[in-house]
Amino acid sequence: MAFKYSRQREAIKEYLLHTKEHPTADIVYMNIRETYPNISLGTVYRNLNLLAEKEEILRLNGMDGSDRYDGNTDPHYHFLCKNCRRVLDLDMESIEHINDIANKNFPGKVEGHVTYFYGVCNNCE
Amino acid sequence: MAFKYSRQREAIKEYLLHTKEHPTADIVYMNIRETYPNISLGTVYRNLNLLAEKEEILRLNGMDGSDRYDGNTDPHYHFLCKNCRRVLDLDMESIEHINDIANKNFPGKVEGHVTYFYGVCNNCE
DNA sequence: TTTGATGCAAATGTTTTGCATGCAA
DNA sequence: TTGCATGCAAAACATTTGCATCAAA
Repeated sequence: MAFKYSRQREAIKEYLLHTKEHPTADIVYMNIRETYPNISLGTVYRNLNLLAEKEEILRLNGMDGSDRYDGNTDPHYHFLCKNCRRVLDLDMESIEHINDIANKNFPGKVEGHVTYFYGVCNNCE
Repeated sequence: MAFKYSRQREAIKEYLLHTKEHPTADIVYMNIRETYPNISLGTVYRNLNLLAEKEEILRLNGMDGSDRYDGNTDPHYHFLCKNCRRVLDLDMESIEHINDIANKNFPGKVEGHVTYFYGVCNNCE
């Protein structure tokens, strides 16, 4: 299945590349609607799924009620402020070694992990 | 708000203490219904929320579509098999030090982390 | 032309909630 | 008795999907 260009998908990717807000699908929708007032939420979801599948964006799930999206696909970790619920990027050294720790006594094969940190951001403390 | 005893809540807690399956609310519902055929899904959800709030059980979220629950409240990590979608307990040494790593260059305060591992369980490989 | 993409609305899956009734304290 | 807990059904959310139409290639 080859992809066809679409202005809507391009706008979504562009928006995600230029924000640090880790927006939800709904927030992406509201923002893109300012440029394309007729875009539908379904289209936003379909494109977010396509882009995440192609690994052109990241999907962050389990942090809050809705999934969030990140245009920065470099491996990095996230922080959730338990007060303002904002998601921030963390600048930290790799913790890939925790996979090895998890593997030690495990009969199957650990391939990776999903991690986010939480606490209070500097705006809220 | 003091809690009143209820057979339903007791049965839910009992069930979670004696299974290693990390069931979803719906699976808890189906199991409890064998003893209390009239219990409603709403009651299951309300009690899972109460028990999780009182920290008598753990809620695991973001691993899959629905939240899962664990009667074992000792701190431990979980593994999600990407093939059979089962959740297993991991017997591994502490990785609490990753909070310190995350804190190093961070302007706010990192208080904890949420982590699960994934890969292929021994039944599936 | 052909086929993927869109907009719209309806459907889905999960979880919460309003309300009258039931039951523990 | 008082008021939390329950069962039931409806509502609330987040996300997906069917379908007719639109637009890239």
